[in-house]
Amino acid sequence: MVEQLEPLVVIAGPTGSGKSHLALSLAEDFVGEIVNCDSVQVYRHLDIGTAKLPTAARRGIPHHLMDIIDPDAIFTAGDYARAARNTLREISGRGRLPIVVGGTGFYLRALLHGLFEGPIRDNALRAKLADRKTPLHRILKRLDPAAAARIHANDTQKLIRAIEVCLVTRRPMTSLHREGSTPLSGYSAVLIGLDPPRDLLYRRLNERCAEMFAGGLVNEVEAILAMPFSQDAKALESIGYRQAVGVLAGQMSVEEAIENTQQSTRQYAKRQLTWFRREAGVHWIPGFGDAAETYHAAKELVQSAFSRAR
RNA sequence: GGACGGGUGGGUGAGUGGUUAAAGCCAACAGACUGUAAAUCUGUCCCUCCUUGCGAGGUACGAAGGUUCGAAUCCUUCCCCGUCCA
Repeated sequence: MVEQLEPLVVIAGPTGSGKSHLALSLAEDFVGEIVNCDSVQVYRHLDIGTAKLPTAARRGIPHHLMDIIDPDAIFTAGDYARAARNTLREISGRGRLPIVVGGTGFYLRALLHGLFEGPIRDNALRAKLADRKTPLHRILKRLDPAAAARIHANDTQKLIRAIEVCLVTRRPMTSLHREGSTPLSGYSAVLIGLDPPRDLLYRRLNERCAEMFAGGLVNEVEAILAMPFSQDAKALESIGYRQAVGVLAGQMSVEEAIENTQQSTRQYAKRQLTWFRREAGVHWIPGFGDAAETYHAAKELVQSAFSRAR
């Protein structure tokens, strides 16, 4: 007896590829609800710089996991996966089609494939590690040689996590990895990847960044800084936001901020592409999400997946 | 017209006779990624060829000559740029 699988649509792709637009159209066609999978759109008050779809433009389609935490909160891939899985169940429970939309590959992987059973962050331990004189890579080599072989000596962030896992669990992280993770179950997912021509994408990103600043990004940041949140809010280190902070601090002109944001955004889009290209089972569509051909191709994919699942 | 300073690979900028096809940084391109992921990190980066090697050859430091076994580095002339004096 084969278990009945719930349908699930995932739209991935680089920033600015038109994921939100496509998601909206598909949600209307298939009675869907949208689940955000973007690590910055989860933050409240960060609207302009994240290109968050304004409520008025959502055409009445419910959007989940957007605006769920304050700018100074830490939200990890694990947090995301848990929240998203709950949301998915809820949507499916009401007979609607969940459509996961996002550019954060790591979050998507955590949702779909799960993470290993590791400990959560231990900030005190991390602070202690940062003070150690011994090179982190050497420490990890002693605790977990296999992990040390995989993580580059310069990759401090990943070295710290690996050491943290070893110290907290008193086991090498590699052996925990071997025990596997819990993938999302009960769903049959169609993965759609948006891959518009690079030059057109970059052009669109450049325009969008300039529009963000013209549209009040600096004011948005100023307002956030005036709120009772920690001034070193992690969310404000995101692309566009850190530049806006720089403008307010008098460290750069608006022109420089725009240019810098455009460049960072392009590089980010490139990294997203690298991540998603590696993801298995993605149906790539070589255009923007708001193009008619893309929409038709995507609709067809979803339709055929439906008939298979039912 | 005169006096200095300077012209280096896509950008910036080291390099002042020989392991220099030329540091570093940036950009670009490619890649990695198991709880900070819009983060963090890695590789490639003049051209051609192959037996893909700390391989072979060809070009290259404004231009043209020259000195030298050997020059981005020294000399000469020319061109261009900057600052100052007329």
